[in-house]
Amino acid sequence: MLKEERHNFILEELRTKNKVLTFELSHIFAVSEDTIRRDLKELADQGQIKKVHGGAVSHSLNPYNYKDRAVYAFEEKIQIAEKAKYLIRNQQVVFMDGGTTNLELARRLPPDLNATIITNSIPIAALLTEHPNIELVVIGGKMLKSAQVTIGPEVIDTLSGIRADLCILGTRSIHHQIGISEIDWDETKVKRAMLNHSNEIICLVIPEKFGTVQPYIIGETRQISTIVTTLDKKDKILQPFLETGIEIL
Amino acid sequence: MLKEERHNFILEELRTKNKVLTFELSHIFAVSEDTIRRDLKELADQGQIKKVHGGAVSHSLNPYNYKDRAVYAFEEKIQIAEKAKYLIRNQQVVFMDGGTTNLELARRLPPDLNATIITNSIPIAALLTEHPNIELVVIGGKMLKSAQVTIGPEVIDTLSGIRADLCILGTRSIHHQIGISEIDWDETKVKRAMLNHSNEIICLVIPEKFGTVQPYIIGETRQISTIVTTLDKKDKILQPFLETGIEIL
DNA sequence: CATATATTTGCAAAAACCCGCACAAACACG
DNA sequence: CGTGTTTGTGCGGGTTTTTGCAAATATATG
Repeated sequence: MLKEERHNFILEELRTKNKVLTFELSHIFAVSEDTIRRDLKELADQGQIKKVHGGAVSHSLNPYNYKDRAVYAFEEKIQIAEKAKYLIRNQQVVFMDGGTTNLELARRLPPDLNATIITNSIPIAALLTEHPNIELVVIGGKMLKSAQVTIGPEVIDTLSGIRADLCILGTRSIHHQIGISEIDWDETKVKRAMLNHSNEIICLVIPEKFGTVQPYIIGETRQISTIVTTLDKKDKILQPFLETGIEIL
Repeated sequence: MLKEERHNFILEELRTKNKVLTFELSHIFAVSEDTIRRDLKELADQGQIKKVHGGAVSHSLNPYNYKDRAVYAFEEKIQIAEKAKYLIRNQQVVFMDGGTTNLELARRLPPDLNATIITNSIPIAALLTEHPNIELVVIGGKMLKSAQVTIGPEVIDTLSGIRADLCILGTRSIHHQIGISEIDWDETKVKRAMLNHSNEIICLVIPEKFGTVQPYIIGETRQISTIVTTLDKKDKILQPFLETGIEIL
């Protein structure tokens, strides 16, 4: 019995039944409960499942997500969000821009997290009104309806008056020499402002975004503190970033 | 039976029914009431529910169910919104504050309407991103999560730099001598600012709000241009307003 | 204010968990 | 092929979590 087989079975079981029990699985596979626990731990570390006392549950059982829209690379974005959610600490002030990855992150922020989130994304703002402890600040301005974020000089102005601890960027394109880039000029200016008024930059990046470039540059690679992705840390795509001193998660 | 399952079930139950009983839950899950109490305590400590003697209720301050909550006096609000939607003309700049009546109005704005809507309500902003022709401006600031609107000095500041043609107020209380009043101090200040930077004031009022008063005064009756309600124009409640020269719709 | 009903608290037992270790199979490489 | 390394697994023992019970306390309600 390969570990991989068990993992697949567990994931399949969770998709259909929404929960698995450690002792049940150990019986099914005829292995010790410790082995199952290690399986569950591994899957949980990858953000694929949620490990609980006695077994594991699927994330979709989580009451937070009702309507899972068809989102491009949805599974990967969930995994990234699951990893990234532990990067925010209590009392921190955090910029979050728009994008579906950031939306997933917002959906998954631990209920006991006591931070201030500053965002120009309307969907994120709407979602976080349901969070019990987050202090929420919306940055006003003209709406870019296609992206559901506010843009324009007022946004830049507002941002320039704030110094945040973290900036979490849903990253459209990243290239280790050229940096982070964007396709919309107004959004670029906003993201630049966020980046420049924040102590740490965290980029959430799905694998296919690495090495791609868009017309407008938001910032250089060396400004980034952490990249969260689904790739293995040893993947050669990531080596240039590691060499620059960026933490990969 | 995983603890997690119980928690999720409880949250789900609260979302739909708004209350749960300790005794009932212990019976459903076949565990002791103590266990249920510990579950409720845990969820309450996370701020997800409100624990009360005998069970728990959904946290009214943190409405998980704002979206799918049965809206109070829904039918009347729809009627009012239907009437009000013709009051906005092309090229006008319009303030809209929060509230379910205004949300219904936003939902019903004619697709060919070419106006600028300025709002501090996140649900309204989210809804109007779907509108093909509306220019949308969101007023940023700290979120009042219970009402899903932004509040605070930044909002007032921003408003003071704008002169709108219309201001559409979802009105909580109106009294022909005392004026329009509100229950939340921060919201009051925002609504005052909207009112004072607008040429025309339109109040959307469901019948039971007439003659009621809240602690904080937003503005005087004579500032109002138009009241939209479901009452007949000849209703004697409306006479004092008609005499002040207010148009009733 | 009395009584039934809930709740809190401390406790103990069972279940689940974590950690380190040992061992075997698979693998890498000279 | 031999040998050192990695990986997966099970086991023992100490720790933590969960749960039910009982006694003491608190709360609702007529």
